[in-house]
Amino acid sequence: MHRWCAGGFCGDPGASMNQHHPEPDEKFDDADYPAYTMGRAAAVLEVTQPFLRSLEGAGLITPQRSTGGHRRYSRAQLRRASRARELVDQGTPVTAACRIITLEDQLADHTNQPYPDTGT
DNA sequence: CTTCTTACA
DNA sequence: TGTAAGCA
Repeated sequence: MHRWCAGGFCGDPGASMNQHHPEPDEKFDDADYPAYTMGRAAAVLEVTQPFLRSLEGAGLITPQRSTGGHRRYSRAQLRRASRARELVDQGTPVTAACRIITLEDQLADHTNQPYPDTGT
């Protein structure tokens, strides 16, 4: 199984089904290449389409747009949406979930990053 | 058939 | 937040 298929998801909506991944020598991250459609993302994440839209409305995720303005969710987007789903499912407002996830992302970057020299 | 937008509950 | 109607 190819890395792109990892997870059991091999439903490339836009890609040709017959043309399976030829040689994954692309430097694209596994999470950035695949673009799921609304129905696929909503089904995989078990969320409603309006929910995914609310996430981008909150600025949490910004799915890429393809043909005719059809949303294309990458696995990175699905990942954020999944986390948002967890938070919102626990009663966290979408607006708060947006901030939390954004902060978590920033914290992950600041994890072992040297503290800024405040000059004290 | 699937997605998109807007509106309503 | 979820569902509905109409449209592309």
